[in-house]
Amino acid sequence: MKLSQASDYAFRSVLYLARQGVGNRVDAQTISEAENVPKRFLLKIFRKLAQTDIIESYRGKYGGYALAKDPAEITLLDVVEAVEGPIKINRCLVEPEACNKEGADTCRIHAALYDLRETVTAKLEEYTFSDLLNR
Amino acid sequence: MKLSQASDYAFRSVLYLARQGVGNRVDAQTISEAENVPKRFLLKIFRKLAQTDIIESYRGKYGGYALAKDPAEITLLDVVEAVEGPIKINRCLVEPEACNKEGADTCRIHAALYDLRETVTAKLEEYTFSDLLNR
DNA sequence: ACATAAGTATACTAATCCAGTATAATTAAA
DNA sequence: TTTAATTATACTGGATTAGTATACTTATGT
Repeated sequence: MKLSQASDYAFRSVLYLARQGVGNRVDAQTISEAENVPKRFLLKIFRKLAQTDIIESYRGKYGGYALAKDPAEITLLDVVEAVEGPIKINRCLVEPEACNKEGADTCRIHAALYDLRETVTAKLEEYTFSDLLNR
Repeated sequence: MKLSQASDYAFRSVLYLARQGVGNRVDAQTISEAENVPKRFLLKIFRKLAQTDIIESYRGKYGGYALAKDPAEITLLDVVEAVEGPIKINRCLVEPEACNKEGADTCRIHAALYDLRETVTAKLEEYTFSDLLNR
């Protein structure tokens, strides 16, 4: 029951960009060194964040990355989902046929896990990067 | 971000034993068929549940497994932790040196993830197997 | 034009974890 | 002492995770 290392790197790197302010670009090399994230791996993570419009990427010389929107508009959930896809919790929440014989509707465990997923996503949505900035 | 298949099997199998009542033994073969869990895999899971005193095991002919205590005393968290160990959420919650350079104390992300872990464990503790029985 | 310094696309790989299986030993009841 | 159960230990195939490699594209400055 854990988040991936990529999510952790993403949190720290997005926070780094948030500290620079929206639109202020920094190259991957600099962020990689500052946050201690393998550069190649960071590039991979950043592409996902760019595809979901959390950050913007700039190619070519003096290229780099910048926050695409107000930190208050970006939550931990946005970043997790961009990097590792939707929160699943359990196979039976995604594939009803993986549930027990009685099926999802009558399975109390299913209901509890559904509740858990709601709780986790709500908690991750609770934190925006503007919250995380102020310290 | 998900629970293991083993946890899911464990939930269903413990619930099965809960339905039989405390101390009523059933063999792995029967539970395996009823809950559609590979028998060998179930035996492995049951050993962990027995080691943490959630269930009791009986060897030899007419052996099997039985719930070790009142279903109201067993939570989803107990079962998850027995099967897959403690809820980690993130490397930096376990190894402080995996956190960023400033360290855990000043890292707002760390604090948020700590909060998340608390929320997840609290939610899993909220459900006892006596709750799950009544339907 | 062209050199340079950035990201992009795609593929690969090593290590770890997950899910499940196999074998031999042990235990308890009849 | 046979039989039917669990236990201990080890193994295996597949998926996922974390990270690397190579070749390509794009943008800037000279």
